[in-house]
Amino acid sequence: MIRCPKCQQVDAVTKAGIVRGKQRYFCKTCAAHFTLADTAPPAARSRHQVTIVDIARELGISKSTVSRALRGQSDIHPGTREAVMELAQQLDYQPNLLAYGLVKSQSNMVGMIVPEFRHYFFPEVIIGAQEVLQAAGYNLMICQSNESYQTEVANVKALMSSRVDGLLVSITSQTNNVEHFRALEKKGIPLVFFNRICPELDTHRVVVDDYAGAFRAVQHLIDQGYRRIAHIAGPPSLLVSRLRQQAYLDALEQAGIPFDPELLISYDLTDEKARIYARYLLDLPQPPEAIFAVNDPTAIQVILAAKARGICIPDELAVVGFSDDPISAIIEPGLTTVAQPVYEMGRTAARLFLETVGTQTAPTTRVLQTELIVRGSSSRKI
Amino acid sequence: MIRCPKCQQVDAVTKAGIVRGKQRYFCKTCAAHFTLADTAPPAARSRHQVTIVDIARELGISKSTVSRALRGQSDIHPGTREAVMELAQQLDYQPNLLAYGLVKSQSNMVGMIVPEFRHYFFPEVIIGAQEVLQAAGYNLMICQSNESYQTEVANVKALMSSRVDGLLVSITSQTNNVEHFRALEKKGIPLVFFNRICPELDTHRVVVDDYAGAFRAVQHLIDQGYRRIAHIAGPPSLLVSRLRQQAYLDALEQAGIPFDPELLISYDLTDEKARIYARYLLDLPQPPEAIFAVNDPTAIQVILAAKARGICIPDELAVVGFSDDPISAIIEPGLTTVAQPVYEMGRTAARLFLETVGTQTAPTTRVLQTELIVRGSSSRKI
DNA sequence: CTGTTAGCGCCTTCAT
DNA sequence: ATGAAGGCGCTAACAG
Repeated sequence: MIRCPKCQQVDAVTKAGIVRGKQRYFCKTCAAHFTLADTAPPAARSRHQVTIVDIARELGISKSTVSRALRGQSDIHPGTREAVMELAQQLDYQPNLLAYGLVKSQSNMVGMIVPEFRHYFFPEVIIGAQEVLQAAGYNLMICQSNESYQTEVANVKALMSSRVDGLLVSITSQTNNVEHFRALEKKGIPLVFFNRICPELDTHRVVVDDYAGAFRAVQHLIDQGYRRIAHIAGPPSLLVSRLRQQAYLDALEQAGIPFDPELLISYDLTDEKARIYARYLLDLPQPPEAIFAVNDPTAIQVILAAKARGICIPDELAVVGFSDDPISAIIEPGLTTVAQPVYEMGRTAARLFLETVGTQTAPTTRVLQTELIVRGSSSRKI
Repeated sequence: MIRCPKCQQVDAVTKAGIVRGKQRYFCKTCAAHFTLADTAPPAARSRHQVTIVDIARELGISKSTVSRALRGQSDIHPGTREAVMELAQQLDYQPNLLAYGLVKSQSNMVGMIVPEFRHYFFPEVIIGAQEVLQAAGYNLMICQSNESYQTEVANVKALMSSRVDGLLVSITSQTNNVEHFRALEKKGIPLVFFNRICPELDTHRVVVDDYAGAFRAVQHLIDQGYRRIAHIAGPPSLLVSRLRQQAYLDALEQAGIPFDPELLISYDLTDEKARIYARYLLDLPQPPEAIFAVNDPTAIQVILAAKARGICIPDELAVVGFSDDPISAIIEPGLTTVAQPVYEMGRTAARLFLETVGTQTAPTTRVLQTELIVRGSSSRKI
């Protein structure tokens, strides 16, 4: 039941031997030979995007020539090139990246996995990364792991299925097992961690000097005369948490302030828990004079809780955060915070990927610097 | 120079006729026939992802069978299915979505174009959309148009090249020409506008009742006793701007308050300009008693400018925004605002896409409701 | 300068 | 229940 591409008849068609590995047919009505490739009716391809074959057929040339012309390769007759370009334009031809990716085994996509993007931090990183990637011809595929290890694994698998050319990731606070990342290394897929890195994995990394930033922050509180200083830390599973916490401990020790375990709380970074622990600290029989929070959203909750209790900041309580979320400058009093170059972090991660791809560079760690921004939440002089 | 896949020899190979359209070869050393397909050396495929062919070869079955087994199709011997599944697991096989997409001509990706995602609104929409899309097996590809028409067009092209199965978009304030969207319609690609829609395009839409929300907001100001009410509007190119502005005018008229053109400013929604116009209004010889801003970021700038001048809110100036950005509840005084279900808007847009895809439903417009949230910026009773 | 062929990884008839 | 073959759209040798 082969149908002739010209007359659409079925009965008049007979087999006519194999030529170049293709079964040929002969239509007695049209008196013409054809192969199965010819039988794809233009009608059947109704709502399909235009392909180089469409252009080739229209122009009566081969699809290779079209391909070459489109890519602006050498060895092309200027005339044909122009003709191709013009028709492509006219037909609104868009190259099929799926096909391109299949043959080149590269998708021109890079994946990004972030734990959330409700707060300022991650969206800003994304903006930075996307800018440099887009300029280099890459598209970004963004996944939210929602702080869930399971989801993170699923995200990695999904991105691998899409054959992303590389991955930029900030791990969840639940990520203990890193086998899903090891698998990537084996497959030679560039992996760049930023902010929340995997210390046990020897890959590219972009971080800030968390220890130095946090140390500076606590030191600032001490300089302002605060002694009883609490710290609301992130989960110990995250290196950033551990570093900032260690800096807190070391700064206290250096100042000769004894550490009170009651004043150190580590939590899972959910807004809800932040509220709870902020209140808990403020309601302590002997409440802290200052609180250094692992990040700005946490510090904001502390300020809100304090204000709700009529506690005067910074006279009765000082607060310091981390990251310089725009809210820090808006809330009253302004939140003293350790600013990190978030946007730059995204750009750097993306650049690291670009440098790596293809040229298998050795794992690099880029450390960006922080800056303490003093506002009203920790100082009366502002 | 054909190399035998078994013994790797070249000299012992001779042609051995064509079978089923494929040139066959015979190796005198191995005494075995093979075709070119067999000659792909496993060595050469060093760092490549595992494919169904790898699994098939390992198991000594055909790739069709592997394909069927993997997809859990009928007609498969339970034994082979298990064997395939197990090996796939063991080899960490991930189906190649590029190949899958190519053959099915669908990518399982949907594109999203937003003007920015620095503020609360768009990230929140993305979160909502991504949740329902992910659950349905789709991945999201997000682009920022940066309020640039050129970039928007480029984004559409890029997403088309990636052969996204649909598009969720909020247009830029510069989008006057909509031909790039018309092209999508012609190709039958589901298109859902949200928030910033294209009135001239008959597609799916998700909006809130902007007019009603804005009217309610201005009415509230009038109820509170404010008469000289200004409006900082968005660019007239956006329907949301026009609707909110019209509501402002109508609410004034209904209350019998004469419209003062000096008090209506429309601007391009950049933070910088927001600051400038906020100051301008406050510095007017006869400044407004209240300002209704097109969105929360604008309103925030107004509050900041007022505070910088020592103007007391709400006694000397009332402020109302739109969207209920989380900052609204944090800033002091709290910002009265028209809350819109942002997260739900994302979910709805995604659902609309899912309903459409495949089943060519008629263009639908979903209108979500707003709610006026009264805070300290417009009322002393709070 | 251009056409031909093979193949990327997968799905889908069509045979067996 | 399984294999063989063709094709999705494109690039990449290899012949001319």
